[in-house]
Amino acid sequence: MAFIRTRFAPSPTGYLHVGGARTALFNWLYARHTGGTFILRIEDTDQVRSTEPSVQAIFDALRWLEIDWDEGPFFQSQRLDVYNAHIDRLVAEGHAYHCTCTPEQIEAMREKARATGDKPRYDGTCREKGLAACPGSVVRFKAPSTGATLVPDAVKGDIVFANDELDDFVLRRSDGMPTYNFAAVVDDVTMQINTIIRGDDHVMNTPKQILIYNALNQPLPVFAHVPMVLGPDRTRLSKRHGATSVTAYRDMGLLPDAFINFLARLGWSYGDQEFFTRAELIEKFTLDRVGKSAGIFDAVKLSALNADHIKATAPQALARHLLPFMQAQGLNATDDAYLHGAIATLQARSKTLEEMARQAHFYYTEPVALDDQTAGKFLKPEVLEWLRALADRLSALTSFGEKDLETVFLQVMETFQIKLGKIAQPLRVALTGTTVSPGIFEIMVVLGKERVLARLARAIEYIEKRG
RNA sequence: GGUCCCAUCGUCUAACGGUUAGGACACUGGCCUCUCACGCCAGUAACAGGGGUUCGAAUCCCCUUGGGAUCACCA
Repeated sequence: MAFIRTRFAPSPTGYLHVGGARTALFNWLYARHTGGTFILRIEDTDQVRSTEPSVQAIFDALRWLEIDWDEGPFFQSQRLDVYNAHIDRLVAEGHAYHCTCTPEQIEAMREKARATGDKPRYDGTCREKGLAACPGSVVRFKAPSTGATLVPDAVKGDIVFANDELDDFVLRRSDGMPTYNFAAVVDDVTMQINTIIRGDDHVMNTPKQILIYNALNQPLPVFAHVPMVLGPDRTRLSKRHGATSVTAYRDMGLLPDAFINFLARLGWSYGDQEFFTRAELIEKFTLDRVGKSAGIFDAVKLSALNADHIKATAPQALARHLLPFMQAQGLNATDDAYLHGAIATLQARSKTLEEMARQAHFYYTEPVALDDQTAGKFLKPEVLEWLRALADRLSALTSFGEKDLETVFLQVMETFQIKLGKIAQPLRVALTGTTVSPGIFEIMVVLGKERVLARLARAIEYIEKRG
């Protein structure tokens, strides 16, 4: 297989969920790894459940994940003529037939089968009638009732299905729309998809699809069924497990690279390595390292990985992702050196971008809020002369680097015979209005001389007023 | 219920017949320290059970048990 062609084919019946995102990711990574082509196809043959907002939500999520596609998006609803041409061919060649049995008749067959303990299946009433298409008729596939169908799977190995498990399933519904199994095969054939990576909830569909490939006289693609993503209760991940929409994680302040790193490691591994950049993922992703067993989605681990990515990303690159959160919190920041400096002090202490934005407030709040709750506790008369001395010496500084600041502090500490711990908290409150922040030297460097002196002056004033 | 898949610490996983069964998250101690974090060090914790095969099984085979998926004119 010289040239890999993969695809992601979601149905637009809701937001892109975690499981779908991982399927998209694996297909994308594999295509990028092999220098192949990744195609996006929207499976909207279910007229009732498919919606335009869902289509947009999927695009939106993929865009955030930075998963781009080379061809498409193709919409199945716009390819009816392609499916019909293949239907005609299958009927003409005797692989399929028109069926006029009504849903009621089908249900009766199932009831009867259940009563006798047989498998509920279509009994083949119209199979040999040679009926023509007519309003309300469906097209069924002439499935073999003997023998077995082998599903070669790149992750699970060979899986064998007895053909008598299958019945003459529907290819085209009475409303003229193709069914999933048929449309998917026709699309994969015509789009020359040669590697199908999808959730293993699709393995039961695969023998049917292989039968269609055979009837169409087409070579089989490589199938790779990746294990499911489960919720903490070990059932398939769904809405009731909390956030399952991909964009919800974006809105929580996750980095897309952290999210795909996490998704990749759920079901795929590369020795002991846990942290992967996007480029590393592309470089190292192969199908033979995909695991066989289902995995539980662990939000705590995702959060830890996000923290690692935040630490490992350059402030300049982080800014773009952080800005929306700052704006949402009413902070008027711009992508400049000041912001980058602030980010650098916050990286080690933020698990999410949302959290980072919250911690960045003091950098952008002028004047800093001095509430009596905290300010009253630390900005007391006894620190007054220390702060004054600090302000004096700092104002004399011509360069405001960490080394310069340290020198000033040592002098003040020496003068008053105090330890850094004594003055650090009052100073922190003066500069940030809170008792928790990055190191005082680093924030002073970022704030710069002017802001520092202004905030100090204000704290001194606060103490004087309060007495 | 039929069919199919899966099975290593609580969780994600490494191991491709021979290891004191490794790493990460979480948790618990300690160190560092101007607060909070980060970081560093240490610790608790797993081969589902039973039969085989083999000089030797977490690794191969079978059974049991457990979990999951799927049984549509949904995808």
